[in-house]
Amino acid sequence: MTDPVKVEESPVEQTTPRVGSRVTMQQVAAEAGVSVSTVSKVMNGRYGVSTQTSDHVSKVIDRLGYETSLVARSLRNTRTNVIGLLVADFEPFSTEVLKGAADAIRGTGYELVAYSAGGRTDEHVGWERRYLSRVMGTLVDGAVLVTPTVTDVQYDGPVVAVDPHTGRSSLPTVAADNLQGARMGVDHLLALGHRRIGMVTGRADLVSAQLRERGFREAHAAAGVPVDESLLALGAFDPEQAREAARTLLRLPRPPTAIFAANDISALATLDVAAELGVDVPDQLSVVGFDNIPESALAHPPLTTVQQPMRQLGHDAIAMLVALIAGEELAQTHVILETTLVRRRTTTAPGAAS
Amino acid sequence: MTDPVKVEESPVEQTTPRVGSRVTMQQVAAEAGVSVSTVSKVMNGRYGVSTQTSDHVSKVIDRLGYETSLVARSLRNTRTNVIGLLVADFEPFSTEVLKGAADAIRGTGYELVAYSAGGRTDEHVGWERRYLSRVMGTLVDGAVLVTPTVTDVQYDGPVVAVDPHTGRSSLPTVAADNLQGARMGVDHLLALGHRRIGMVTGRADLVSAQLRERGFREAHAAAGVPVDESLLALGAFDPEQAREAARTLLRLPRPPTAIFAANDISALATLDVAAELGVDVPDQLSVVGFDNIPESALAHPPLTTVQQPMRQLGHDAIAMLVALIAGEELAQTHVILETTLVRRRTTTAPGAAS
DNA sequence: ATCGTTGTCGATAACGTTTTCCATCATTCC
DNA sequence: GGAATGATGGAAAACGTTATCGACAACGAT
Repeated sequence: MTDPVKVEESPVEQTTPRVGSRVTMQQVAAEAGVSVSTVSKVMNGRYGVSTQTSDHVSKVIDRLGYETSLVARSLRNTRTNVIGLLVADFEPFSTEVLKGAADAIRGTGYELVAYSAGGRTDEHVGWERRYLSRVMGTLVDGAVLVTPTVTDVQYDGPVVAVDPHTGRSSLPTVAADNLQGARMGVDHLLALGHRRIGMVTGRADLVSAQLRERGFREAHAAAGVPVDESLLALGAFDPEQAREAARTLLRLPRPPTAIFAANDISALATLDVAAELGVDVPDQLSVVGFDNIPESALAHPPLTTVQQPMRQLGHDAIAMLVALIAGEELAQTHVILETTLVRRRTTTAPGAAS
Repeated sequence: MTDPVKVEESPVEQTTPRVGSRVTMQQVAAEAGVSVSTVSKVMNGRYGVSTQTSDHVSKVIDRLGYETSLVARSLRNTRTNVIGLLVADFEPFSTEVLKGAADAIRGTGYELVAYSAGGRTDEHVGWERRYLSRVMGTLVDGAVLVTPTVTDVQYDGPVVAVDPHTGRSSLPTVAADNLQGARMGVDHLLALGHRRIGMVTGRADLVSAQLRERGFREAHAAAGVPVDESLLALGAFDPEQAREAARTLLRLPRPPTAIFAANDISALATLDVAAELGVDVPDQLSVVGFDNIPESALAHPPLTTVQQPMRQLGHDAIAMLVALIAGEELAQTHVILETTLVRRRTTTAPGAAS
């Protein structure tokens, strides 16, 4: 029943280089009159095959349009030469990181594939972990996590987390200096002369948001300016809630002369609300954001913001991951990248209108 | 040397649910005291195993943290339950399509992974084809192509192209109605009273760009307004070249009173140039774009543009692909989606300034 | 003439699943 | 009480590749 030379049964007569239905190595071997071993050697340029047969086999490979089955190869070797990048959703931040990663992947010999949680990150906690278990060692050699809520993922494979908003992550991480960045943004406002500065805060459960608020406070402390707690409103990194927060602040009897938003998204929402309430930016209100997403440069007026090197984050994450996969020891397991202040048109000295 | 029961050699004593280094089905079987067949049946809920042993095996599976090897599974079955989406680069358009696809994938039982060409699309033509050969039937069950330059890809597997700018594609496609959309945009300008309308055209080799130009001409013809050929300038969908084109048009002795850009990117560039030259928009110049990328709403002033249902494109592409994989016959192989005009602040009647 | 040596090539065992088929055993019916 | 029946578990082949190792020829050196 099982014919050892069943390849002969259906001789590959067709010379059409069909691209669809897969042509296997056996067929190439049969067609070329050699063994599969030889074909494999030719495919991988291994030593031990004469240039003559090599050429011949190569020709057959081309003619049949043979492509090696990555699945079978991965099953045999444990490596796949693929790196996975997991994003919770394709928002501006993760998209930029993705671009940086896509850029860094070149010349590493790896391919990059992006998986999206599609926003179902709320449904199931520990979702990143299950994802890792599923794909690691089977579909990818390593993974980059760009999910904001990496609660407490532990994994002993090659995994790098980008901007792990929670601090006590045991994973190697690369993040921007949220504390320093926030200080810089608020310092800028203080230097301009603002003394009543409001803040639209981020998601309370994310460490990045906590750090930005801490930077806000530290800047005040360093300048000897007291923080008015009534000037802090929860924006939660959510556009709608950020609008609400901004509205609350601007409708105060004594509204702040400047607002520091934990997020560009929130800053943009604040700009919207200001326009809606007839508050002129920057003359009656200065606004500073955080992230410098592409949209911010196009806002009206263009947003002054603390720039996070998003592409660089992706770039460094890949670099770390590649080293990790190679078994190298990481010089630094927690990389913190500098932030910079991008001054555009939403900030000026208070009372500039008069 | 090859011990048939080598599983016994290293009994799985560790009860730590290690998540890293892969635990195989054999180990589970050995630990549970059953055969691999049984474990497989339990994993897949197949009939033929008592609830008692099933429970027992399930417990062991949980304890060891076993996850099935997708590679091995894919090798055995020919399906992978993964759909690949290939983008040339992560620009706004493809990112939006990606979001739509990610949305549509839910509940289909498939997972979505995105591959990026990383901009090296220029280096090698026929790149999409090689990609397809590599991944189809091995890593993914089907693919969505979101590359603008699908020259003449032929492939007989389940593949759907989104916005295949070249017409004679033999692949099933889903695209927006570029012709109708362009007509709508230009009609809008004509209805406002504009008679000298310029156009920043797109990449000459892309059918989508050609269609938009044709829409431009047809709208003129329908309104009985002659087209002034000197008012067409090549923008090529490139920011820099679009700026140049806009500059050329606006520096004409008799500049146009309105410009239709083949692209939001080009329209945004036009806005920039107008500001640079001190031309007021919309009072001295009306501008209409095409696509309605997220940035357009934030432009200054907010851009009037022809909206392409980008998310819907991704959504429909996935729907078609899933049907295709299921072996169903497609009701329509070339789906054309409606476009709509989004009126914002960059258009008004000519001479409104006076 | 014999013995290594080198250069080619092929047989074969994995990799970790799924699936088909068969063996075993308890049950039930005549 | 024996045989048909059904339920349950296991053995083994297969998926397509790669790596190891042995076979075999041709050849030069002793």
